Amino acid sequence: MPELPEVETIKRQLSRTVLNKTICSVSIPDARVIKGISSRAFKSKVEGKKIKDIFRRGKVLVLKLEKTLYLIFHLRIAGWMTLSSDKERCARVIFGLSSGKKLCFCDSRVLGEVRLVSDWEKLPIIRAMGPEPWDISPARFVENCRSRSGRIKPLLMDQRFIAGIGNIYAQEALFCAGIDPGRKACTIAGERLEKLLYCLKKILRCALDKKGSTISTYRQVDGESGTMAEHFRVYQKKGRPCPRCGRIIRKTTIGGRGTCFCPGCQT
DNA sequence: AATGGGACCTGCGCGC
DNA sequence: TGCGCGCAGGTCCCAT
Repeated sequence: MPELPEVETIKRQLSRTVLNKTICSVSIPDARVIKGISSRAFKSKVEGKKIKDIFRRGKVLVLKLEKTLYLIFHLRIAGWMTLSSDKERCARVIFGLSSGKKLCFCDSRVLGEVRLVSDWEKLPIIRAMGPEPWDISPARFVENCRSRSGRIKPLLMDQRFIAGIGNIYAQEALFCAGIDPGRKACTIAGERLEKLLYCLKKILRCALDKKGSTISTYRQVDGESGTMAEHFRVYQKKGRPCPRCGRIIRKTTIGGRGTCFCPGCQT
């Protein structure tokens, strides 16, 4: 999915456009994405409610409605959100707003989720979530890595460890920090781990500035692509020369996920 | 505790 | 042009 920068981009753009709008109608072209409640009950509880707040936690997007109801969106691998006057391609849930626009939850692979809850903080995925990257101190990050014998890349992607990082930004951050993605976390020197956290935040900020990475399906709320993919240095760069040392970028599998890295300068 | 595999889904690019 | 295969931004569950 959409990792932290993509979800944050959506959050910011929706904050400017749908806050205090009323959801007048709900249509559900594909009920498979609605979890934990029937689509009929979902529709009847959501219709007529005003959108009071919008926030993000990790890769989860939350719309707070009136009467302490929360709409929870998880875009997983291939989801995106748009606001337009038409029904969007791959729209699975469509919210008709008082502004006349349609807010569409789109998902080409139908792996995403939409929930309606009265207490978003009690959701298991939220309860188990680690700190946002901005909320962890370098010392704490180093400390937390020291007790982990697993590899650093799956650890970065573990939402319980740190929230919001996925397969793209984990690879880019490890490249930036010059760390081999297959290294055991506890074997990496503290100084290098501090650099990793610094790189991670730098890349997330950059991705946010570029409005996210459009690889295939992700779009900004207005349908435009995010441009961060133009700035990738290792992700999807297999066979190309490393921009830092010139060695050929390799691709391997770590934790079941494709992983690009430079065998020359990532140690 | 960590790792590997599969499941959930659809769609794209590639080789033949 | 058509088909089969591998692969894809995430997460959960199970076995070892």
